[in-house]
Amino acid sequence: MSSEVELRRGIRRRLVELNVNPYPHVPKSKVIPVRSIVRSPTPGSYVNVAGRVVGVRRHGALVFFDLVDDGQRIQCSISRSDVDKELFNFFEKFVDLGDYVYVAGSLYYTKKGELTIAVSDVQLLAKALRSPPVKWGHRILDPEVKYRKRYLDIMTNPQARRVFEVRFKTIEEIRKFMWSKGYIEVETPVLQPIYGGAAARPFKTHVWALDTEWYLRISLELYLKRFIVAGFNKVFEIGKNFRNEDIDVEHNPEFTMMESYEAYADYNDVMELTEELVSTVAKKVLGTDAVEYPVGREVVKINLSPPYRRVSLYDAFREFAGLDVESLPDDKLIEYLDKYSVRIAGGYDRGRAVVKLFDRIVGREHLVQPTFVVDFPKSSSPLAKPHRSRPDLAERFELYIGGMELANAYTELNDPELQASFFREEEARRALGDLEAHPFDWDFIEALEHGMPPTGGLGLGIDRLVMIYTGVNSIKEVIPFPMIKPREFEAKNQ
RNA sequence: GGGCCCGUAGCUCAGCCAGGUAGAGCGGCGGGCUUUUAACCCGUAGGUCCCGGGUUCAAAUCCCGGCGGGCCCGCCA
Repeated sequence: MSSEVELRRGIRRRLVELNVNPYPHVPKSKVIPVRSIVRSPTPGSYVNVAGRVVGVRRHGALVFFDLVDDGQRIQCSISRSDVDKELFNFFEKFVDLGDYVYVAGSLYYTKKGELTIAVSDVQLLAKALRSPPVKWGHRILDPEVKYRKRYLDIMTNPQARRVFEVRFKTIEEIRKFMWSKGYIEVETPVLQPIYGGAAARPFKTHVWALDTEWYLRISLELYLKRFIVAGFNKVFEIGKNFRNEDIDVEHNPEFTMMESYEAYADYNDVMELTEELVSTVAKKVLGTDAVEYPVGREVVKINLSPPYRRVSLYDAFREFAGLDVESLPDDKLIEYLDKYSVRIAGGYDRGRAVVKLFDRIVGREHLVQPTFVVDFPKSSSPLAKPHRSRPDLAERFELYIGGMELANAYTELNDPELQASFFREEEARRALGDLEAHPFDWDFIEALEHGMPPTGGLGLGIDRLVMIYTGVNSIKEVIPFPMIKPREFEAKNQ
């Protein structure tokens, strides 16, 4: 079978025979970024650049081709009358779509007015044995190829590239924002003997050196609180969490969170921090905090400027569903659970029932503009401090934007005795089959026993924030290499 | 866990309903062309029709099973 790969291997072989290295260590002269040329072009000047060949238009003795360098495209032309014949023939015979090349030449504008390099020298920098799957600027339509070989998506599609530029700029700007607020960025273990800080099933692994089962963290929370116990007043961490659960448009088993903890603060302070962060970072990254996001079939304008609406969970039920859940007796609540076929692992619990019904009954269409839903039932929040004026509630909020939950935060529980009793309740639920119940963490209790100051904490989903910023509605679009079932390597074209 | 849809050339897809020589455009390769930019013109090669089994004289097409992907629902406090 004569494939593209075989053909190009033949070209590579011939180059080696001609003593031309198809993979030199560096370009023959120092190159400058194409972006810097495009930013301030000076026609007539001589430039050295490098890039991937993404388009070739041959006109016999004149060839136009496009280079892309670090995401920036520039057109080049090479003319038989302007360069020596051998160089022109070399380009014709040995340079293909996808190759990296060095070119030197002078800048000019074509008849159509496009900035172009009139090439006087060419060097092959890396022979590509496979050409790009689609023309540059076009989308890879097969989602499987797009996610499995994301480098091809980013290589060929500037819009995909932009999503990741926004993603990593967002992370950078979150860091700067938190630093500017006096937070210290810390690191905590990814591998943990006891997982915690959220309700989720963990990934398990075996540590041979200690011959013990360990877990990949499901949140950053419990170790960051240990930093507060240690005497750091303001800490944050940006890192991967791992939850062994299903994959869909809003969930990937491996995802990125920013968590922060601040001593002497409560959830009201954290709300102010959160809305300022979401807005400030948007302005830094996008130049605006007014964004558009697809909700259902419509694209909705979303204003990320503070202040965000605060609405209590019970008021949200009243306002959006006309339902006074608060005064609903348990038997009525159970009827609703049946009606919406909601199951509660580990047995009926009023608080959990309310929270589950919230997702089902209130609906996301009411939570498109940034909204803090505040004051959750105590029993659904085993790491939050009980409400200062409502014993049945916890001081907890979730931030919704575009119908998605972006953040979860508490006035943190710092009473070790109460925390221990919450853990015992969780253990009881686990015994009744709740696989996501919080495990009892004695070491964490002991840390709290040494005294943790009043603290406000935040967990912010970075992937979902980037979704809002970029207007995409699948988490796979903002995770460079989303989890996808592995495939046996096909010895294709080998 | 349940449902729907998809898998044919490197890419995008037609052919399947109603079984009968596997197609188009782009890309590749060869030729032509000095201002194109999804260049154009002429020619040409390229296939495990996702895999396995069944029905049939005959299967890309019909049936069963599997693999991979997407979407929806459930789950994800």
